[in-house]
Amino acid sequence: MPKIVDKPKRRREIAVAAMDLISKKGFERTSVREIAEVCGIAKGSVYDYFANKEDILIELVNLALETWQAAILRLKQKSASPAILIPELLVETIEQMASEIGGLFVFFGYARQEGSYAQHAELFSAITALSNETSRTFAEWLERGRHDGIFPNVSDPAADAALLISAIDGISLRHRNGLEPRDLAKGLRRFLDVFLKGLSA
Amino acid sequence: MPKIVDKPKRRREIAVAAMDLISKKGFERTSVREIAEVCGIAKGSVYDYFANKEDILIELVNLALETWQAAILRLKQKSASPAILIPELLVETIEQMASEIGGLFVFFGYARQEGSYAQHAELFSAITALSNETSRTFAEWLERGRHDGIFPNVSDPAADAALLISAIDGISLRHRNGLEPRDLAKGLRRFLDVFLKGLSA
Amino acid sequence: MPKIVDKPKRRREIAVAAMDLISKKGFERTSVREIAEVCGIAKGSVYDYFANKEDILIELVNLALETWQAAILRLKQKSASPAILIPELLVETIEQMASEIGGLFVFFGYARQEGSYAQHAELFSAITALSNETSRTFAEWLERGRHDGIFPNVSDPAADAALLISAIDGISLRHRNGLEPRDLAKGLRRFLDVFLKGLSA
Amino acid sequence: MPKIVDKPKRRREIAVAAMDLISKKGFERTSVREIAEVCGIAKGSVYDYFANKEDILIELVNLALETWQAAILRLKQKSASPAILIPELLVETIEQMASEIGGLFVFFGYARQEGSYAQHAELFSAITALSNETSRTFAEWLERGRHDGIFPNVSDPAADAALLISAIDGISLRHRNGLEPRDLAKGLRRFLDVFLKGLSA
DNA sequence: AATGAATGAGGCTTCATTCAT
DNA sequence: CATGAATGAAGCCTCATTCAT
Repeated sequence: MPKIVDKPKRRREIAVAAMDLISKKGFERTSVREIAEVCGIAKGSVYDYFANKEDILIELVNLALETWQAAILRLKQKSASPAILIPELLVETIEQMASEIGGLFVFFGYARQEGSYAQHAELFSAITALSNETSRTFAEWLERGRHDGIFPNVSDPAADAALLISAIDGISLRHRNGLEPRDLAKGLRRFLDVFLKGLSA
Repeated sequence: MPKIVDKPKRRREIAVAAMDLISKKGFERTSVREIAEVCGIAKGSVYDYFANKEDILIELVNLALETWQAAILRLKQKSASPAILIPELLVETIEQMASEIGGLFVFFGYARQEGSYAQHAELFSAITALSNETSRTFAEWLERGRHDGIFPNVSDPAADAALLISAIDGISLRHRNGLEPRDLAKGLRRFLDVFLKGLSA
Repeated sequence: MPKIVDKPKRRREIAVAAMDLISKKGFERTSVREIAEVCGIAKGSVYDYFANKEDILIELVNLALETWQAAILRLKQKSASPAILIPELLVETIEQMASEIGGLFVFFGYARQEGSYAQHAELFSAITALSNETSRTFAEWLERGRHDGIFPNVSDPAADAALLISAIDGISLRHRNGLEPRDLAKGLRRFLDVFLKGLSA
Repeated sequence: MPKIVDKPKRRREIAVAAMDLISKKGFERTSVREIAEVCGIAKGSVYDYFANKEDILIELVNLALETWQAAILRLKQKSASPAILIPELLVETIEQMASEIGGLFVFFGYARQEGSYAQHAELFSAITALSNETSRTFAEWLERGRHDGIFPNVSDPAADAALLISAIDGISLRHRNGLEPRDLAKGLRRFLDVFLKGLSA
């Protein structure tokens, strides 16, 4: 009997090892040879776990998708006030994700580039669906906050939710790129604090 | 008599034509042939204006740099109150830039990737310098606003400025990617409104 | 202006150069590097003329197709008696083809292998169509010969035509493989002589 | 107690199982994995019976060689008149072989391709020897037929024998390729009928 | 003996870059 | 100056073969 290998586990290991390279250098600039090298395996062995190079990216997007999906679910189940929910839980979630799956937004960003995932319509819609789900969740929180009198200034919950997400995206991305904020959790907490209360009040 | 060609001008024209492709498909996925094609010139002619493919990217970063530098300068010269300055002028500036140079942040993003610009330390520092200059400008405005009693909630002007920039980045990027906000100016204005006043007040 | 090259001509030149290798060693055993080598060009240059390796084979099949089509046409236009027509013209035609396009049957043979031309249904049907056309032409001659009392022994013209073609195929193939008959024309003539005499007695 | 395996027998079983794939798809297009699959064994186990992939081909050529050798021997022992011998016995023999060892001529064909059997000179000569033996046998029959006054039209027995073999080859090959004749025995019988009548008249 | 994970040579293909015209 | 044919390095991928289990 040959060496016993947990294929799905190994697959994920390779993907995670590739994640670092890809999020640092970009997908195209990262060669399969390099990925194999950091994994300590032979070039050809990568193809025992992935049909092709792009398949590695798919795995990463799926990983990001799952993680984020789980996070959203967890957040939705909490029944706390949005004023608490958003800063406390959200920050924690995002911070954890940042360390876990690294370039989440990098990989999602790929999905939006022309020529990517030509044959992965279902993945593309999965990303879009989750993106929408996220927006909707945020919008609900804002809506609830307005109803409870906590966020009287909310005008269009959906639009404000989109802005909130975009801003968080931008802050996380910049953090990932080695710029400020150095401490992501602190930065996000401060940002949400301001966004919810305002600089002027 | 040879046709007289304004080298720097033509150089810029090619770069601008390439910008759209690159910001949509990514640098690696865009071939020199394609760039030449949209410019209506021959593949080989690109090399009359650029030493190599990466040089096109350099030109684009420089263009972004210049444009942004000019915008910052223009904004700094205004002596209006930050409460006005930030929303009014900033939004206008960003919107104009978005239409002019498209993927500004995309190109800056490249500069941060490992393996890029190995030989372009000076460009890298230019970007860093401008980034810092931008942060400082924003920080000054926030500082001034705090001093004037307009932004009493500002605690660490530099940190808050970084958050502001990152958020604007994220919103612009998402707009560029075809997601919300559909109307960038409106979105930015609303965002700044909230950021400065808060959702709760 | 760059070197002026007659693309279609060069394409055919490469294909013809490849023909020799392919008919001797087989398609798979012949590498693009080798083909380029015998053409005295760089490996990559092959792809200026062919979309991919299989495309070379397509060109060869097309060449064979055209040559054979023209030959059939030429033969059909003659109104001589089949007893003359078949040996005289056919032998001449086949011999000429053998020297011109070498491994005609080798390439047609490929078309019948599973996994070949997956995306070339139209080529496959072209070959089938021409094959049928050839059979029909032979059958007509045999039919006419029977009607004229020259070939009284013909029973099923279509079936006999198929046998005739298959036999010629086999003789040509064997000649091409360096076995007997050494002199193809002489061999074919002798074969037809015997076969037709059998049909006439 | 280890499972006792009849190595030579198993070897042949694998080769026979591979034969179908190889004669349909070609040797190069058939992977060792596929061969193992149709045999219901593991890829690595193939190498317990064959030194390498080409060795499988060798086995098949040997099998074809043996079968044909035996057939020739059997035919030679019959003392019937060639006019009977050739159609009756030959057809039966060939038909049986066609069902037994499938692509006989395909495998012999490989042996003639450059680059094959570089290290198998003895195999090559075995094929050549058998080929010659076959020709000689046919030639003898024709010769005897001429001597007996049955085939007065035979001029050069060796040459005519070569044509006969080539033609049979072509007809069998075409049948194997799924083209006419659908009924090989019937086709061959008809062919020989015509060809011999031509030789006799 | 049997297995299938691992290896790596080698094939096909792309494309940035050069250069003869 | 402009062109595009030609080049060749380098990338992705396949698959015959090996070998630890």
